[in-house]
Amino acid sequence: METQWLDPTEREAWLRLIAVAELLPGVLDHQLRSGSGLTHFEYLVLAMLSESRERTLRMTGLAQRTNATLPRLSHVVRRLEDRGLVERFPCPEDGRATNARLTGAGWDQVVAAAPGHVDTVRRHVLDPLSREQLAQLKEIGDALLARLDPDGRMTALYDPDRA
Amino acid sequence: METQWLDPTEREAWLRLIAVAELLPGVLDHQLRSGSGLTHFEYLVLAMLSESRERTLRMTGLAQRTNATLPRLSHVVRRLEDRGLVERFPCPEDGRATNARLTGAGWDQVVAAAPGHVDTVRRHVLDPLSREQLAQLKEIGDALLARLDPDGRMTALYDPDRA
DNA sequence: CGCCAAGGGTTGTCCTGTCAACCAATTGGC
DNA sequence: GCCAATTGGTTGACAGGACAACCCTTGGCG
Repeated sequence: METQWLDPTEREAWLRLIAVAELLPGVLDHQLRSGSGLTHFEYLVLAMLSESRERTLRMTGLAQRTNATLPRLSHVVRRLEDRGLVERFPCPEDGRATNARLTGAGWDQVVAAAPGHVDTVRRHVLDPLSREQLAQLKEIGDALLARLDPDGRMTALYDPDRA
Repeated sequence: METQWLDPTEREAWLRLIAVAELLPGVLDHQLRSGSGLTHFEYLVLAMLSESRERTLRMTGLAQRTNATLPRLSHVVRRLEDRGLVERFPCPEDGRATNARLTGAGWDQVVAAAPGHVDTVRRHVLDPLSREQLAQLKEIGDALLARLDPDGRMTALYDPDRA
């Protein structure tokens, strides 16, 4: 099969997307680390817990929402537990499962970190876009996620209503 | 200053963007690693060299194009050099600087890896979007990059004409 | 019952990235 | 000319993520 190379329009869109994907995590990470001593990933974990009922989630569910492998999540949660931001306890309904729950200190940490984080998001992502572009970005995101996440593992993150 | 929280439109756009930024690198990395034994970052490095004249670039320039810190690039180039894909030699015009040049084997490797990579990009990113959305994505990317990369360090990657 | 396959997590090892310290060459002021 | 400050790059120690191996529970099914 002959490879179908990229035409100019495709190339322009594509290269910008990689550049954004390459730069964005670094920007978020830096702000959160210097502002709150949290990784962007750690913040995601805490934020997902904070929005769940009982502030509790099974490890597996948490891993899906944050696009983490189970080993990765296990390590991160252990560190968060050492810092007193999260606690783990066996799931009553299923002896195999482990639940992670946000502690009071964890909640406080999220609340403290949120304003600075939102502010960064505004300045770097939301402000430069028009309302129309925001809507376009949503549509584009949905189209891409249908391919990047065919099983809808991260649906709970970006489209809670559908989850 | 009161924090300005996100309205629904902003939130929808934002959450999809993080989800994409979180998923995309993994997808690209997997395909390249299994298909060619290269990291996405390593591929970027080789690709940038392959498009430069003499297939040569100063370490600093290469670091900018790939959004890498100098230490990171230095480590990666050393490994690529060990594998015979790249060679380093002191820059004649500036005794401080080091040039990295793609070897014949490195070129072959890029050529061999490209079709599979392009194919992945098509399937996961380009195909699901309409021509109109590709154009919108370009505009959105430009707006974001103006903030994420104010100094235009990565311009050479996503907009070679302007560099 | 008794097994065995599948599901849910944790642990350990290796590899890669970051940060700080360091060295070498260049530039600029005086 | 010479010394300080800057630029360009490398190295080493440490932290975080991927992968594979492992353990324990649950749920079918004979």
